[in-house]
Amino acid sequence: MQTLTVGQLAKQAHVNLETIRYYERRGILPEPPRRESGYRQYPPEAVERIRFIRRAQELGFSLKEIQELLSLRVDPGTTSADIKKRAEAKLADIDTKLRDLNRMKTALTKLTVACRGRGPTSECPILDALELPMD
Amino acid sequence: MQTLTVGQLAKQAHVNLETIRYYERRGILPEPPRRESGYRQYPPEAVERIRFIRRAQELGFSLKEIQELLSLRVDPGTTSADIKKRAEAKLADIDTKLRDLNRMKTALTKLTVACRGRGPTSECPILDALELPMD
DNA sequence: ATAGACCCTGTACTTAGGTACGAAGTCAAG
DNA sequence: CTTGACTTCGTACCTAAGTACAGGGTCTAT
Repeated sequence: MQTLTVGQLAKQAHVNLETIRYYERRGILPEPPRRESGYRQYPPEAVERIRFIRRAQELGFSLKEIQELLSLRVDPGTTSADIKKRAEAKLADIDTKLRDLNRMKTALTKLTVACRGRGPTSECPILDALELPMD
Repeated sequence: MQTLTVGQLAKQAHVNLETIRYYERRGILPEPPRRESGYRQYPPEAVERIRFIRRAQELGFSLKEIQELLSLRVDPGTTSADIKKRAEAKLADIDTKLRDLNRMKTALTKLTVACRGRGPTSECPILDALELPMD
């Protein structure tokens, strides 16, 4: 099958059909060609495009950031140096996120190790660390 | 010091005053005693309570999860093992995110290295890769 | 005793990222 | 040629986590 309908694309990309229309409204997904009837006709690569968007999102990038990255290409004044700069900025973002997550991990790990997992909650170091009762 | 008004609490905990009321509505912050006038009177520990909430948020817990965590403590049947299980589940979430981020970092790093940063965008390997899966 | 800062409640608005719905048009199988 | 699944658009609705009033009451320093 050469082209996909919006429903087929939704299934293959594992997203809601409405999400695709939403992405199109947001300008994140380019408007595909249409049939005479107005039905959208997606090339198979659209599946990968959507998967890319979802992955980037899962890694903490907002749709707006993704949009910016994608829209750079459309601008005829953009050089590959611009793109590279953008990618390097994203890389710095990723490093920040990695540091934050590692900090969280360390903190939580310490707490779960300290917690023997026995006895009443009154002796749980996790709650002790997180909570100071106020009543 | 003794007790704090909501405004003082907000300042000391570095949150918006409305956020405090919001937490109270959500049941995350217990309702404090009131003066005759209806003014909230917070004990100084309330500052720590709010910091706890923010810390837990930073550790990746949503307000809903924090709420659940707090209500676990109230339930006399809860053991510290239950709490530990929750923390460990969160830890697994964090690990997943770390793996994904590292995968993304590797991919993006490769691309920025491959990109000479010169010439038109049509020759930029970073943009080429946007159309493709990034694993 | 009054100005100005603070607090009360309730409601509405915000941003992000979707989801759902209704009325109408289209496609393909039987 | 009908039926049922699919698509169109526009608009409305949703959750999370706040934030911003408005219209009133209270507190405190002068």
